[in-house]
Amino acid sequence: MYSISSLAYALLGLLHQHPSSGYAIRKIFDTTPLGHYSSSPGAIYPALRRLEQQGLLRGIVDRSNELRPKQIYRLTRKGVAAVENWLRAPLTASEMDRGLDFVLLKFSYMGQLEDPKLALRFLASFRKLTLEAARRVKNYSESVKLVMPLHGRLALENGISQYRGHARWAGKAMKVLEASSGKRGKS
Amino acid sequence: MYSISSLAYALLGLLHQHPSSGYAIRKIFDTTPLGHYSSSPGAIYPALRRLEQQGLLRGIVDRSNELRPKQIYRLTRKGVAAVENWLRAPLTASEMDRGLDFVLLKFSYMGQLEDPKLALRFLASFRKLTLEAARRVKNYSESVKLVMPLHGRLALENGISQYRGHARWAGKAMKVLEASSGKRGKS
DNA sequence: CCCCCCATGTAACATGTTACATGATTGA
DNA sequence: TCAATCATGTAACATGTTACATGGGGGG
Repeated sequence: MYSISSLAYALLGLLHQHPSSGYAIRKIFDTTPLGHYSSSPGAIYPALRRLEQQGLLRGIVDRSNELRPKQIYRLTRKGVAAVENWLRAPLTASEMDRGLDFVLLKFSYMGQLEDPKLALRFLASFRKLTLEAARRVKNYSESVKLVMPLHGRLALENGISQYRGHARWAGKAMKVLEASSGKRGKS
Repeated sequence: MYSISSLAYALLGLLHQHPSSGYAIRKIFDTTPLGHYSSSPGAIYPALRRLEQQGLLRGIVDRSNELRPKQIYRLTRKGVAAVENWLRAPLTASEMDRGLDFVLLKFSYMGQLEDPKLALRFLASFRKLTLEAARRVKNYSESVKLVMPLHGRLALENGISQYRGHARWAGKAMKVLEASSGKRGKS
């Protein structure tokens, strides 16, 4: 079974915010840190049509500019459900394996669901999983300390400190979210 | 033009250390942090044969166990040159774009060349490039501060602190390498 | 005897890259 | 009028994933 690709999730999340044309999405990928994903037409347009075939979104032709029609893609009910299930599902180890970028993408989109608890739960898991990962790398590093060349050990150190940085960030982000939802809750 | 894939560089770097069979390489990918690269036979064996076709390595049949022959791959002169040119070439922005994992892979393999200056130059560039990247994200973040939702801003913060973490690591690693080459130089 | 490890492979498939193509519109 | 931008697409290609296949050897 082939699961939904990272690019597909990026597209679904954007369309969850608001319907857009393929071109508009390309611009976003071109001009923001999301640009990490390919903005090439050869990636975007086929991916959109695949998602349409899966029934997650539907393109309608916008003729407001009669002379320049464009496809505006919008999530179907099924698509909305898919995105929201994804965002609500607890963070898993296999999502971590897809790479931290993917996990942070999920976190970014999670703000679209007005549910502060959700993000806090996510961040708590994220913190736990990154600390575990740091520990695993550290254990590995110590187990091979004697045979591993210096450069390899330094690279492992890098990995450990990156994971710890993620964990620290999660802690801070939780505080920020608590403060902001506190404000929102009181108002 | 298609450039050499990350997996291919991972293979070349391993074979630069010492000749191995495809199976041995799979084991390494399976049991070390390099396992980030696919250890599936469907990835490894075709990649090795592609590199062989490009003349970067050559497989010879090892019959030391008559009943269990295996292909031992070894870099050709051309392959050694390719690896060493890669490792000696200054770190570029486009290598950074391939992802930090790739860059760290390069650093790890760089220890195979007995040239402490090389790694120091690499780390200096790496530090510079990561700090620049952090600054770019920060500038972007500030430029959109008013329109970007909270989660997006937090995700950007994560990116900034990750880049800074890389830069800090580079600084520390330079000191470690200076100390160790100092020791080695004196002895 | 059965299962796991050694060791290599292939086929179908999904995805993404590069490069090219089309045609209208807007602004200098 | 010329270039850039809007807007969408396709074709060839490279790479990787998943799953399956093959066979011998060693240990319980």
